[in-house]
Amino acid sequence: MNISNIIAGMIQDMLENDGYTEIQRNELAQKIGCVPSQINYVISSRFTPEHGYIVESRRGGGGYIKITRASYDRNSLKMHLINSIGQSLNENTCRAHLKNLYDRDIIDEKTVKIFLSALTGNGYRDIPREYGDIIRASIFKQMILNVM
Amino acid sequence: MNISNIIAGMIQDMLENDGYTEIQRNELAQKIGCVPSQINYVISSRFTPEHGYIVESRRGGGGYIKITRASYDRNSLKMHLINSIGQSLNENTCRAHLKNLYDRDIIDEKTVKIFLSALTGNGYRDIPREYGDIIRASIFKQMILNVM
DNA sequence: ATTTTTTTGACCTTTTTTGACCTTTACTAT
DNA sequence: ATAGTAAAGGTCAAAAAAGGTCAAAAAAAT
Repeated sequence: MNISNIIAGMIQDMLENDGYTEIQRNELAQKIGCVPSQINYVISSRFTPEHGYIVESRRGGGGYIKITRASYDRNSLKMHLINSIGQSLNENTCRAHLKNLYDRDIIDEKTVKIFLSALTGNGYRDIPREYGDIIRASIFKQMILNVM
Repeated sequence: MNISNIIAGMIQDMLENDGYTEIQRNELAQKIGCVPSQINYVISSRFTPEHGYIVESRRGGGGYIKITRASYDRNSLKMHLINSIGQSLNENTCRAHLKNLYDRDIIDEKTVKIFLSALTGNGYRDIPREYGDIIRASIFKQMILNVM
């Protein structure tokens, strides 16, 4: 088994959970014991758009390589998300959902802000928690359909 | 996560309320644990006019750095509207406000839809009216700032 | 034997971090 | 008023931290 395949396998594993992962090129290369540029080779030979992946990166301190399994139709994604939310949604879970959508480049920063405007904030603290969570779930689902 | 992003995040948070904030460079740097000039770096790489911000500063004792999210006169309009809304907002009044904004070409149809997603709907009927009205007022005000 | 794929390494570009030195403003003591 | 000092913030360039490119060498496949 060549090293490239092993690397590819590792990346696949990282993508397992939600089709998204962020790696540190040098760190990964070190862990595997290969030169950093081999990571690039693996990515450009096996994680191309033609293979169904989106890759973004940044240099400099705190740099990264982000790999996303291109999510096909937005619609099924929406439905999936809506179905995963019940009658009630607390603030943390809500934020986690948004972070995930943002990390996966499904929604942009401005949209996150719009969502947060409606789903968090002081108003929620002025009424009993359980009522806030019910409203939040309802609004979130509605907004996924109309805003996302 | 690199420090610059953390600093940028903190500044964003400070701008949250009314698109304006004043910071003490050295104090902030100290709190974060970075050299003061890194604050300048963050500002000049992420809070430029192109990004929609205005930055002013003053040296010497009692100096400061003032960051403002640029916005025209739309701003006073927003403030006016926000001030006209109290702690509680019922669905009809809310709809009236939106119709007004739409009629005056201040927001477009898509934006109305976004607002309505968050401000009306079944969720509100599942909890006591007065709580719903409190949440609605809070969300509406927040969204005027962030969405409109 | 040839062609394709993988491996390696030298060198490049971008972004962030740090620090030394500079300028402006306020305050204080003459 | 004036000079001196302390308190801010500003600049700029070097160093560090990532990731990118490209071509040569090696290995594998045909």
